[in-house]
Amino acid sequence: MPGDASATLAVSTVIFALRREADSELATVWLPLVRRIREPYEGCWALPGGPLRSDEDLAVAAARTLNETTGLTPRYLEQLYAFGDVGRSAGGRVVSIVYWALVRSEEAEQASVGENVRWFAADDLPPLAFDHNLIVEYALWRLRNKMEYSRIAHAFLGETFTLAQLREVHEAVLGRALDPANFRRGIEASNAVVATDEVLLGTRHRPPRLYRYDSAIDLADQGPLPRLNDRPLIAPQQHLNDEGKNA
Amino acid sequence: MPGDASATLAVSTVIFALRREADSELATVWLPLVRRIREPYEGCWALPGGPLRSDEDLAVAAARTLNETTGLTPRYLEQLYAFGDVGRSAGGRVVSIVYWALVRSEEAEQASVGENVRWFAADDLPPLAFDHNLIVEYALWRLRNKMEYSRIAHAFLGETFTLAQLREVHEAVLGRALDPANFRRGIEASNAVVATDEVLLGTRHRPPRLYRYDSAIDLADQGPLPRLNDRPLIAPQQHLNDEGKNA
DNA sequence: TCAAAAGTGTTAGACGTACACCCATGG
DNA sequence: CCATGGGTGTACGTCTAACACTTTTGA
Repeated sequence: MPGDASATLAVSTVIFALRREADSELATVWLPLVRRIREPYEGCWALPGGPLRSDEDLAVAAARTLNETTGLTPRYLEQLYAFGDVGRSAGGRVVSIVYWALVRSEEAEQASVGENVRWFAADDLPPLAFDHNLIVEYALWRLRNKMEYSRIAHAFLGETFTLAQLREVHEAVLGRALDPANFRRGIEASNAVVATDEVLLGTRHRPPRLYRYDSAIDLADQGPLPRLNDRPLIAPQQHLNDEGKNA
Repeated sequence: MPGDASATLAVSTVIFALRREADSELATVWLPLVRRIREPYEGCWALPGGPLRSDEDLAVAAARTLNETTGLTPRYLEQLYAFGDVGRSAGGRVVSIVYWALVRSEEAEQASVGENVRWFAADDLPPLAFDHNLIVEYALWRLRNKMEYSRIAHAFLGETFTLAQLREVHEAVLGRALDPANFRRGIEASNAVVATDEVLLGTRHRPPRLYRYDSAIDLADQGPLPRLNDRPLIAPQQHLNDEGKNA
């Protein structure tokens, strides 16, 4: 066995945020893409990513390209899949290890958008480079699946939030309305969230109570895999979320 | 960006089979390991695998090393995870794309076991090379999780089987006894299985009916990912399972 | 006082679990 | 006939979806 891996190794990331359309009621899922500036697929939109550096972990590479693209720090980051079929690249074998990430909606609003970076509605994408349409589709499938049995919806929200806001996140991702009463009971029963003694003022109705994450509970069960969110993924720059409590 | 991936790319596979202990009632999960014949970790047991060849897909590489190790064809094969942290290899960066596979129990009984290949009980492993203990642990977690909401148990069985045999598979993987009556109803309601008009004779009680897979139903929902089992993973040798029907 | 959303209560059906019971075969 | 697992019936507790209803604010 001559033991040389004749394939390029790259890391890409599907970055999700929620965006409320100007007119519409429901928020929808959006993601940033970058325009390719070289062959193959020059001019096409593609997932942000790049070659793996020899001194960084896979998840760190994903967080780095995410940051380079959007200027943001991921609130949630999980490996999606390794795509490596022979024919997928057209011009040299490339194995892409793809992550998917969630960023806060408000931060995403003011995220940098250059000439070659643009946000798209996830369910209305143009034809992308390589097999990236399939990859986004798969990432969306995982996001929707995981929403049902984990707490990743919190990753889209700020420090405190109302149950209606949390419900809107679920509704946007799942694409259907949920019963407010039953949703409240479900969340309360899960203990994923703790009530603060504050309420949100300024509405034109009864002020809703504000809630906070229970930081002792992880956003998603990854099984025996070491949890990513326990350590910072990129070098401390501005203000990271660095609450390292455990139960 | 100097764009060269300075990491070796390898594919490994966690291969599961069920084995009934001579005395015990319950079957348990077993897997084959190979002894390393070179540094690092020379002499240690490790997952079967090897470098990725430039002309084969990732899943094909997994099926190939599985076949080279056990002489078997996987009944189920799924990508598990890509492990690529900087410090995991000790002597050169290695990114391992790991698959997990299920093989039929009877075939595994008579599988080739050379000097450097041995089967181990999955819950009683020695310290393995690299981070392979963690990998096996994660694969087991996935197997148990997936057993609850998919039909992968069928992969352990032959062409026809009784519901008691199918229940034994579930019990072995989940590690607890299941109510025969409720299990029957659950399986029947899922339509995963169709009754044949044959029964299994030779027992010392009422002969149980034999069942067959519904080949229109995939073993597990992989979402939008192309299904592996639709095409043969290794070149046709002896007698592959080649029923390519669809609903 | 009214509209609107927050928040609570109640009910009917689905579903999971436990277990009693009959059925059919080998010995 | 009897032991044994195959196979059926049934009842009970829990969970879920639907929706009526009360509460509390801004306007």
